[in-house]
Formats: sequence, C-alpha cells, structure tokens
Amino acid sequence: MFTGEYRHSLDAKNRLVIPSKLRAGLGDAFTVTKGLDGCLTIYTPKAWAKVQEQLEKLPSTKKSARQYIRFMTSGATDVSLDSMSRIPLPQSLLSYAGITKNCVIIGAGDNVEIWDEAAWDKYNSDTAENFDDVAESLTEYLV
Amino acid sequence: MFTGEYRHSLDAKNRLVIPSKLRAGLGDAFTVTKGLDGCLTIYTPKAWAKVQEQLEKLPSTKKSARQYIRFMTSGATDVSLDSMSRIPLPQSLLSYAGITKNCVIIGAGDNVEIWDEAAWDKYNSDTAENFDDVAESLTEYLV
DNA sequence: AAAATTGTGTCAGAAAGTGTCAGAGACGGG
DNA sequence: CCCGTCTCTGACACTTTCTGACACAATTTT
Repeated sequence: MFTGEYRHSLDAKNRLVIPSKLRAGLGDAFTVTKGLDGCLTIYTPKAWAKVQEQLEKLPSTKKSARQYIRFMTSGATDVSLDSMSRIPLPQSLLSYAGITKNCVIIGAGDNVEIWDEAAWDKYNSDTAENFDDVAESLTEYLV
Repeated sequence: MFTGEYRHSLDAKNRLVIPSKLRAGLGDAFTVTKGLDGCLTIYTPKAWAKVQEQLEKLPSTKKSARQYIRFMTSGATDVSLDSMSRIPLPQSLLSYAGITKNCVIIGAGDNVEIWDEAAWDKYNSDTAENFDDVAESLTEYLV
C-alpha cells in the first residue's frame, strides 16, 4: 500500500524524481495517465492490467463508457526510471494537471498520484474543511 | 490500553522519542496519520490493517470516497523506532498538527495521539471548562 | 548542411535523512 | 537520602536523496 506525501519539483527537462519510499512498491517501469480531480495517476503494471480489464467490460455502445475509455487510455504513457530515479513527463499530461514546476506525489492506496502543488493544497484544505460530511457520506461502507 | 500524558520535544531533525511506558504496547513499528481535532494518531499494525481493509472497500468512482482515501493514505507514514526509541516525523504531518518543537504524547484508550503542546493545553482547558456538558451529552451511551 | 530543439545521460553540491555518542535529568531501590 | 539506572535531549558524523547544471546524441527546422 502506497502512503505519504512528498514534495518534489520538475527539472528543466520535465523530469520528476520518484520518492525513494515509493520505489520499492512501484518497480522501475509503470504507466502514468490522467487521473480524476485533475491529478495524474501512476499505475503499476499489475494495477494497469486491472484497469484495462475493467475497461473491456464497459459497453461501448454507451456514450459515457466511450468517454471514460478515451479519457483513461488516451493519456496513458509508459515510463521507466532512469539512473537517477526520474521519469520524463510529457507536456500533455503536465498541462492536464496544471503542473509547471512544483509537484506533490502522494500515496493513494493501491496507486500513486502526482499533483500540482497548489492544486493539492487547495484540494486538501477543501477536504479538511468538510471532512465531517465526507466521512458521513461513506457511512454505509465504513460500518 | 494506553494511558498517560508525556511531554517530549522534537530534536533538530524532527525526531520524537516515544515514551518508555507506551513502547510495550506499541511495539517497534507502527503507522502515524493525521487524526481528528488537529492531532496525529498512531495506529498499531493490527489497527492499521483494519483501516486499510476499509479503504479497499470504498468505490473509487465516488468523489467523497476518493477524498477520504487520499486524506487517510497521503497522511499515513510507516515508522519504526530507531536505536534511541525515536520516530522520524515528516514535515507534512508536523504542519498538519502545528507541531514545531514541543509535543504532548497521550494515551487515548486503544490508540496513542501526538499533539502540539500549545494545542493540547488549549484543547484540554476548553474541555475542562464545559466537561459537565460534554458528559451530559453522552448520557445515552454511558448508561 | 548548419543551427536549433528535444530527449537522454552524467556529474557535483546541497539538503534531508539516519545512526551514534555523551551528558543532564528523572526515577526507583537500597 | 544517596547512588545507580533508565530516559530523554542536544550534538556530531555519515549516508542517501534530491536539485540544478552541463554534455552528448538524435531529430527537426531553417
């Protein structure tokens, strides 16, 4: 399980160092895609296979299903760590997430997410503000 | 059951000594997360596994579920005691709890909490002032 | 074909993290 | 009440990790 919050920055060539504490779980090759809520999501090969499996089950006759499939797959990029434990991030993904320089990399359970620093701080404080409501709405799942 | 209140301080490298009286109960590896009311909560491996199980059940297509997962996992850090019975605390958790140097570690029943000293003193005196009311509001549960 | 751009690799210094030591203070036993 | 032990703190040294900078090859543009 991936945990923690790490603040790193892009270098001049749009490369991002993967935090050392996440490397063991991620391995040295994985897939980055557009994620929900304006972040980027890193999937391990295993987790990505699972996503693909799910996508195949969706009825492509349904409009929202096609949108979902295109969203998930069009942004997907296979990357691997270089000798300095960095990954290159394509411009399309950076624009999507609004990342220019400062990022936050967070462990999010079974995957890892990359956020623009400002976006994460905002998201986080929004969550903190109405955490009661958030928890409340999940009552049925949390027993 | 964890009890007591212990006043310790961070060293220059953001490490905190775990009070000797709590060590037996905590073991030498556990998980620290953001807790409620601005404190940090320490989970034993067993207790954390339970949380993890809950998180896995949440539907990640639901917005509030994602917020909850991100809050819990991004704030979680696995730590283990070093040879001096200290744990390192990451900056993100310290900022969340407003801890700069002086902390209070309290036994809170089945878990342990870490507070900024000033925050704890304030919380404590606020509670003391209207403890009658607090107790009153819990009548139905306390038999 | 030369110049500019992009992608990739390597290096060195700075910063953060980790480990160890010694001393001050608190605590308990005699 | 004194002494020895344990616990906590501050300091130092070492290692790992991250950042910024430079160098080179491949591709594109002029």
